[in-house]
Amino acid sequence: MSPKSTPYALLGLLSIEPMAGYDIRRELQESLSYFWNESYGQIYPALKRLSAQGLIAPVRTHKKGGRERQPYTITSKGRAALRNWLGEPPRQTLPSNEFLLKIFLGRFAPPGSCCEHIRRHLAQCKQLLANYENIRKVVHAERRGHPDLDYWLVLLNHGIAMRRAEIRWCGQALRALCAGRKTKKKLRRSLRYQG
Amino acid sequence: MSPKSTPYALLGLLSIEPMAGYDIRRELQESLSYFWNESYGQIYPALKRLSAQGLIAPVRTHKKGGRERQPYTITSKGRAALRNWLGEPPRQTLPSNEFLLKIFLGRFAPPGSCCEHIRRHLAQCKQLLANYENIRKVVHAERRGHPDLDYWLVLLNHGIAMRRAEIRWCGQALRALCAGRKTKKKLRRSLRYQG
DNA sequence: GGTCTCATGTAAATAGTTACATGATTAT
DNA sequence: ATAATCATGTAACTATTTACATGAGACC
Repeated sequence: MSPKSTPYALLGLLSIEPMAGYDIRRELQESLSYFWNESYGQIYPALKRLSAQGLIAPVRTHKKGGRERQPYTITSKGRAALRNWLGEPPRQTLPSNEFLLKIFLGRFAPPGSCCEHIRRHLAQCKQLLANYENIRKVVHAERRGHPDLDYWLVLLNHGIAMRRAEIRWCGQALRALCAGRKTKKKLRRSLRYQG
Repeated sequence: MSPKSTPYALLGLLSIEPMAGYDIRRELQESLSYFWNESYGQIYPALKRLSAQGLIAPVRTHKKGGRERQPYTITSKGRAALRNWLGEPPRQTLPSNEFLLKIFLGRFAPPGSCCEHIRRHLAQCKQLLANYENIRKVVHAERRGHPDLDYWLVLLNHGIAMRRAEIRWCGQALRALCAGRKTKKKLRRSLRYQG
């Protein structure tokens, strides 16, 4: 990721609503980690830099009871920069998928471990899928009329589609690589959650 | 990726067959980039380190006509280390997907650019899918009986399943976000005259 | 002879995580 | 009072890419 995208991700979040570094971290971890992540070590310095460049500005807070926190809001200069960046074709990420690497090298692994990895992966995918579907329900109900709603739903559908495809693939993979562990019937039963 | 996986990826490749750094790079770029990548800047130093640790060993080459290159082969110590690593549950990658980020922030983008991104993505996915299906055919034909064949096919199926799911999703996304497609199409057609 | 690609390698820059420091607020 | 969590921040480390250096064979 050479021309770095971290600052633009922050600009984007702040253009949805003013937030402090801590909020940004939480938002990323809890809601957006499907497609984006930043750690504190990147967020706080980036906020400082963006502020120095005039792309975001600290917001005066009037709360006295609450804990200290410094929310920032995007400036019009920041909006212009973000807009410009959003118009450029996204650079594609070169993946490093340790799970797939371990499948690829399955022949050299301890017997059975490859299958365990796939089963664990299947369980995780199911978990994620349930999660996404739940979020979609909530977003539909609570964010009705939000100007970003359509984009969010499209994104959720991406996650859902990917997880479903992966769940189906796990079934195939288990049948292809892990015969003898379970009968076909049992396997199908364990996969019934998602055809 | 804290407990780094680069050296294990190299051990894995070298356990399939002895290779030099240059070969590794090509192999990764041309065949394995779907799930793994390394640059020269990582490969060569890692080979040195692995060699110093006795996990791989340089291979004497008998060619005198060819260019210099230094292939390495995995040692039994290396095989043990690899095997051990393969048995551990893979750490999951936290993705940074610039494409999805730009969709997420679609509301703030210049009009139409979000749709362009999706269309470009769709084209790329189709291209990749065709690619994978072709490779699968070739592998089936030329690697019949190879001990790794089943693993490779399962992996190819993963790529194929993901690309298909994404292609379908692109269609949904275009319908949800990009009305007025015909105008764009006409526009493009009218632009074709110049090129 | 000149240029192109092969092949190894490294320095410098960039990205990103982890672990900790600090001090305040809240909860028990 | 003690512990837990909130919130900001940074130093040190790890990971990774980029761009270049080097020399050799191949190509014409």
